[in-house]
Amino acid sequence: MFYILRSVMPELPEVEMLVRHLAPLLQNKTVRKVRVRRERVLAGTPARILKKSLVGARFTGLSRRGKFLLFAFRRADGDEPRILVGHLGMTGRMYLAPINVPLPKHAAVVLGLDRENFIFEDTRYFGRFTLQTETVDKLGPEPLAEESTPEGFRQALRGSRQAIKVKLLDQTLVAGVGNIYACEALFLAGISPKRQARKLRPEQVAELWRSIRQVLSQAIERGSTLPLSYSGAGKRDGLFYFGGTPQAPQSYQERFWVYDRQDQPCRRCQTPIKRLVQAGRSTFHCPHCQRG
DNA sequence: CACCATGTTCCTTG
DNA sequence: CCAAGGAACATGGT
Repeated sequence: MFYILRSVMPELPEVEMLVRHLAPLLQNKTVRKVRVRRERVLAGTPARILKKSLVGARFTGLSRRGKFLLFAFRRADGDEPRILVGHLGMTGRMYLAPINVPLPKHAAVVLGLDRENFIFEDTRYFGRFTLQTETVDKLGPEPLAEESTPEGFRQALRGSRQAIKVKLLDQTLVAGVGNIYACEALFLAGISPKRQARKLRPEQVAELWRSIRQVLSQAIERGSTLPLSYSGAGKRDGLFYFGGTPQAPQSYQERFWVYDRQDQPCRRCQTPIKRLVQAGRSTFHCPHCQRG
């Protein structure tokens, strides 16, 4: 079996899907060999330290925090579990492949397991594979955690005159929201992306929080119910690919309310969707539905 | 050649 | 110290 899990849009839902897929495949497997082909993704961890830590270690769990993957491993029974932090950046992928499959051009780190390779490939090398955990410690609340509330979120918005869309991308405010789902959540909440954060009324903050949770959990739900058994169906549809036969996925354009839909009619009111640039990134919104 | 791209981090400026 | 803006990172698609 040849597993490739691919996502072209690694935000929280895509990372969650990846974690669910990889967790059982890695569980209890032992690292025999570590190859580092791009030291940059180690983000400060020297390659020799990574090797010393991982060779002979066994994976004991995989979880997610925001867009980060947390690989738990231990070197011997009774050891404290240690954490390896992964991040897909913009173009990263992680998957298992048989040992005899040639490594991809942009393989950044390869872990040799007993009968397969764990491969982290990343064309742009913006991703991470590191023992450093500082950035994870700084993350804001998990939006989908049951106990999470918008209190800290509201607190952080108060006093900021930055646009709310830009604030949503701040991972210390809420973890895991990226450009796409920030646009989508603002549409659902009926809030203009240009609105200053501190100008949001309390009920708008509450609505935005609900929208964030809805957008993220629906994306996970949709991903979970897709037949994850196709490959090569399209290059930019943002879906997940495993080895197998292409099937008909929901088309890329039908997935979003506003993202990447410039000049197309709003699905609610037919007003053309507008694109603008905030903090150097594209924002898509409906000027009619998002006036709040 | 131009422009665009899902993310994070660093540097400057105020 | 903080907030905010911009560039940088590296590569590929259109």
